[in-house]
Amino acid sequence: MRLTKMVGRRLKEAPSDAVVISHQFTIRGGYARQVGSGIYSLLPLGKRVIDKIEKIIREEMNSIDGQEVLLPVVMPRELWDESGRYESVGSELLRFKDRTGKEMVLGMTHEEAVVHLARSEIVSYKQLPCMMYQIQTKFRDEPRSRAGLIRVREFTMKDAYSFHRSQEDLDVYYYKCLDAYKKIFSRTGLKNVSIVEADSGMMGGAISHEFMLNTPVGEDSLVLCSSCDYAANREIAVCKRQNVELSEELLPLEKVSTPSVKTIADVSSFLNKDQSKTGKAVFLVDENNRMIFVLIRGDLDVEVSKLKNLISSKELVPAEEGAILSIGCVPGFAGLIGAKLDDVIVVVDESIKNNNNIVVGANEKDFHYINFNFERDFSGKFIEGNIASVTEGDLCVSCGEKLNLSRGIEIGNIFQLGKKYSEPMKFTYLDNDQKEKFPIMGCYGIGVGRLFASIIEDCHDEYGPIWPSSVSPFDVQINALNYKKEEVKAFSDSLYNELSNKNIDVLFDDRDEKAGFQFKDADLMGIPLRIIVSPKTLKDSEVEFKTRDGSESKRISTNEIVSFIKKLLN
RNA sequence: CGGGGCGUAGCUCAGCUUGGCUAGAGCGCUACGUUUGGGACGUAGAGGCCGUAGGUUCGAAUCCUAUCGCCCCGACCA
Repeated sequence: MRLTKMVGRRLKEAPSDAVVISHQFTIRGGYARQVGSGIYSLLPLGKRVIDKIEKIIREEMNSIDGQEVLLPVVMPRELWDESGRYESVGSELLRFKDRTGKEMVLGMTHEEAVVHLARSEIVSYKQLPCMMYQIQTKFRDEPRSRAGLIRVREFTMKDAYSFHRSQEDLDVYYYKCLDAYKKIFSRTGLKNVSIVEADSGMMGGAISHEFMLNTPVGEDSLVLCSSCDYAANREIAVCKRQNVELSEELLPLEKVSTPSVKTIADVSSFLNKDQSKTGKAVFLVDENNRMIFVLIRGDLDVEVSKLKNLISSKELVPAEEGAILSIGCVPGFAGLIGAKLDDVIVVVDESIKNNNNIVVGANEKDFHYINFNFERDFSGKFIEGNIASVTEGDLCVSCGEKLNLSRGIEIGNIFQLGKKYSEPMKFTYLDNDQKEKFPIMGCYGIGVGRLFASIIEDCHDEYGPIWPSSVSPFDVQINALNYKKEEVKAFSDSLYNELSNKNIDVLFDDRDEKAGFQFKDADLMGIPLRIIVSPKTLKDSEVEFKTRDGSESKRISTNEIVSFIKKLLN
C-alpha cells in the first residue's frame, strides 16, 4: 500500500472528547472515526488490525473443533420470546418493527439464534459434542458508551456456543476453550491479562470466567491474591473476613442519645466505638418494588451484585427516603428494632451475626441502640449471606494472604450455560438410551474491537501504538526520504515491489514529506519494522532498519535488505 | 436515569460576561517557490446558515425558551 493512496489520515491533535490513550491513538492514527455515540467506522488501517485479530481467533477456535457459522443481526421477536429474554432483558435490547409492523430485535448476543439453528440440525447424540462460532456485529443499546472502542453500542464480537451430552463433557471442553483463549490473548501480544472468576449475570448459568486486561482505565474491579492464583471479579469476590472477637460478654441493649449523628463515621467517633462495632442499614428496592433492608457491619460496603445473586433480584436501586420512612425506619438512625418488616426482605450480612454489642439505629431521630446482638435482639425472618465488598488488604480465602484490587477491561468471557436456553427453546437430541434430552451448553465471547483498543492500551509509547507483529496492519513500513530524488525513488520503488511480490504486507510512505513528519506518522501507525531509504545511506549502498519499539537500529546493505526482512518475518 | 461539561472551519480553540458593521487564530487542505533526518518557511487561496427551531431586539455566535447531539462521573453493563 502506498501511503499517498491510503484513506485515513493522521492527526496532530486528538479530539477533545478522547480521554483514554487507546481512543486518542485510534482517532489520531487514522484507524477509526466516530459516527455517533458508541458507533464507529473503521478505516483501512483499523480494518487490517481487526482482520489480523479475527484470523488469530479463527485459528484457535478451529483448533478446538469450532465450526464457523454466520447468524443474523436482525431476529423476530418470537425467537426471543422462546428464551424469555424478550421480557427479561432491559432496554439494551433494541426492539423495532419492520414495514409490516412485525416486532424485531437487533441481536446483542446470539444464544437464541444458535439454538434455533442447532435444534434443527443436531438431532442425535452422535453429533455431540459440537461447537459453532461466529464473528458478527452486535448491537447493544448501552446506556452509556465510553472510552472510544472500549465500550460501544455497535461492535464486532466472536461468540461461540458448545453443546454437550453431560456436565462432565462440558467441563472438559470449557477448560479447553479457556486454554484456547489464553493462546488467543497471548498471540495478540497482550502482556497483562488476568483470568478471573465472574458473575454470570444475564447470561445465566453457573461457572463463568472473565479475561481481563489489567489497566487503570478498565471498568471492572478485580480482586487478585498477592500470593496464590485466586482472582475474581469484585462483583463476586469473597475473602476471609477478620472477625471481631466474639468472646465479649453480651451487654444489655440500651438506647442512647446521638443528636444529629447520622453517618457511620459520626456514630463511631461520637460513641467512641470502632466502625466495625456498628451496624449499617442499607435500603434498596428491587424490580418488583419490594423493599430490601440490608444490615451490614458499619465498616463494610454492600456489593450489590452479590446481593442480587443472593436474593435472585434482577435490579436493585437505592430506596427513596419516603419508602424508608413508610416501613418505620428513620434514615440516619435506622435499625431493625421497631421497623415494620412484614413486606420487607431482610438481608443480614454474616459480619453482623459474627459480632457482639454493636451500635445500630433506633428508628427514632437522634437515637441509637448500643449493645445490639443480632441473635438475641432480632426474631423476624431474614436471609443471611456474604454480601460485603472485598477491599484492598482483605485476606484470601484460599491462602490467607493479602488481596489486591485492580482495574480491568473485560476482553473475553466464558460461561457454562447448562440448559438455560436448550430447555425453554425445546432443543433436544435423541440419546443412545432412546430418550430425548436437552444438550448442556457453554458460551464463549470475545469483543474484537475492544481487544483492538486493549492492545493499544497495553502496547504503546507516547507517540503511538507499538503493534505486536501478529496484529500489525502491515508487516513492514518503508519510509522514502527525498522521494523526489531519482536514486531514492528508484530504489524504494523497487524495494516496495520486491517485498510485495514476496507476499509481505508493505506500507510505503512515498510522500515527499520531511523526515520528521514521516517518522511521527509512522509512529502513529505503529508498524513494528521500518526501512528508511534516503540519499544519506544510499550513497553507501545501504538503507536503515529500525524497529518501532526502539530495540534495534542499524544499516543494512541494499543487496541484503530483502532477505533480511524476509528472514525476520519468516 | 441522576450530576457536570461542551456544541463556532476537517482538528484544537478564541470571540459570548457588557448584542453592533465583512466572524477570527493555529494546525490541516490547494497552488507556487524556498526547504529536507523527529510534525519547516514564505506568498496566494479554498473552506462557516456560529448544532437546530422559536422568541426578544432596529440589529443575535453573543440575551431568553425549547429541542437535538457529544463527552465525563455515577447508576447500569452477555
